[in-house]
Amino acid sequence: MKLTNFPLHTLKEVPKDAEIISHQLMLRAGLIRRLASGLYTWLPLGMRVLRNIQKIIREEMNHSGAYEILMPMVQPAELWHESGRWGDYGSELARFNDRHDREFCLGPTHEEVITDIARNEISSYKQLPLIYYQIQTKFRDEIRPRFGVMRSREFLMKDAYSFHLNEESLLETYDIMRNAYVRILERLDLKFSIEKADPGAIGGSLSEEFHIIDDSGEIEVGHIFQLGTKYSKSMKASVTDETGKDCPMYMGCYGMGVTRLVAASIQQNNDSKGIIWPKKIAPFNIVIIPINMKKSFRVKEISEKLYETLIQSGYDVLFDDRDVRPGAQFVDADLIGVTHRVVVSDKELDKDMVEYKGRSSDKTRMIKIDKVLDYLF
RNA sequence: CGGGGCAUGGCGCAGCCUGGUAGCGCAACUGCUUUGGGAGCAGUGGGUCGGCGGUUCGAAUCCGUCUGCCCCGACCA
Repeated sequence: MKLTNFPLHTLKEVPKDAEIISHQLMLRAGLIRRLASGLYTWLPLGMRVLRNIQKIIREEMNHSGAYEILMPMVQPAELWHESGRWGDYGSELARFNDRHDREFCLGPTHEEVITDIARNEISSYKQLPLIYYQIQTKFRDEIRPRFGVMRSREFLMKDAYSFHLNEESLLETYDIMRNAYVRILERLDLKFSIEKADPGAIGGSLSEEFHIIDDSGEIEVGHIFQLGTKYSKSMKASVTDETGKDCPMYMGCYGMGVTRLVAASIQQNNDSKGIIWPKKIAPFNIVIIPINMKKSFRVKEISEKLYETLIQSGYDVLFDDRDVRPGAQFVDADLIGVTHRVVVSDKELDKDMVEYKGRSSDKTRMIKIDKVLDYLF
C-alpha cells in the first residue's frame, strides 16, 4: 500500500476525551473515530487490525468444528417473551416498535435466536452435538460506556452456541471451546487469566471469564457458559433420543469481544511512541521509508523495487511515499506500530545496504539489499 | 442512575471574572527554501463561541433552561 493512496489520519495531540492509553492511541493512530457516546467508526487502518483478529478467531472456531452463521441484529420481542428475558433484561436492552407497532429489540446477545434456529433445524440426537458461531454487531445500552472501544454500546462480538443431547456432551464441547479460546488469546500474544464467574443475565450453571492482564486492573474479553437447559426448556427446543423420547437439548454459549481485543492488545503493547502490534495482527508487516526520495532517483528506484518484491512475496507492505521529512515518517511508523521498518537512503545505498529496525527494539541493523527478504522472514 | 467536570474552526487551548462583534498552536491549502526523528518563511481557507430564552444600545462573556461529552461508583464481551 502506498501511503499517498491510503487514508491515514494520525493526530499529533491527545484528544481530551480519551483517558486510557489504548483509547488515546486508537484515536491518534487513526484506527477509530467517535460518533456518539459508546459508538465508534472503524477507519481503514483499524479495519486491517480487526480483520486480522477475525481471521484468527475464524480459524480456531472452524478447527473446533463450529459452523459460521449470521443472525439478524434486530430480534422480535416474542422470542424474548418465551425465554422470559423481555422482562428480566432491563433497560440495557434497546427496544423499539416497527411501523406495524410490533415490538423488537437490538440484539445484545443471541441465545433466543439461535434456540429458535435449533428447535426448527434439529430434531434428532443424531444431529448432535452441533456448534454454530457468528461474528456480528451487538448493541447493549450500557449505563456508562467508557474507555473507547473497551466498553462501547455497539461492538463486534464472536458468539458461539453449542447443542447437545446430554450434559456429558456439553462438558466435552465446553472444554473444546475453552481450549480454542486459549489458543486464540495465545496467538494474539495476549497475557490473560481464566476466572470462575457469575453467569448473570445469560444464565446457566458454570461460566468462566477470560481476563486480560493489565497494569490498570483486569478488561474481560471472553466469557463462556454452560447454559444447560435454560433456553431449550423455556423455548421448547428438544430432540428425540435413541428410545424415541423427547429431550430438551443441553446448550453452551461462548462469547468473545472482538473489538475489545483490539483495545486489549494495545493496552498490553505500547510505548511512548505508540502502538507495538504483535506480528499476527499488525495492520502492515513492513513499512518502507525512503529518505528524500524526491531528490534521489536512486532511493526512489530501489525502494520502489523493494516494495514490489515484498508485495510479490505476499506481505502487507506500507510504502511511505509521501513528500514529508524523515522525522514525520518515523513518527507515524512508530505510532501505528508496524512490525518491521526498512529505511532506504543514499547514505546506505553507497554500500548496497538498507537499514532495518523492528518496532519492539531500538537497535538498528544494516542489511544487504538483496538479503532483505531472507533477513525479515 | 448518583457524584464530579467540560462544551470556542478537524485536534489541543486562550479569551469569560471586569460585556464592545473572536484569537493562539497543530492540522489543511498555495508558493519558495529545506530533507535521518512531527522543518522555516510568506500567504490562503475554515468558527451563527453546544441549543433555546432572558438582561442590555450591544452577549463567547451576565442570568435561566435544555442538550451533548468525559471521569468516579454498581453491571457487562
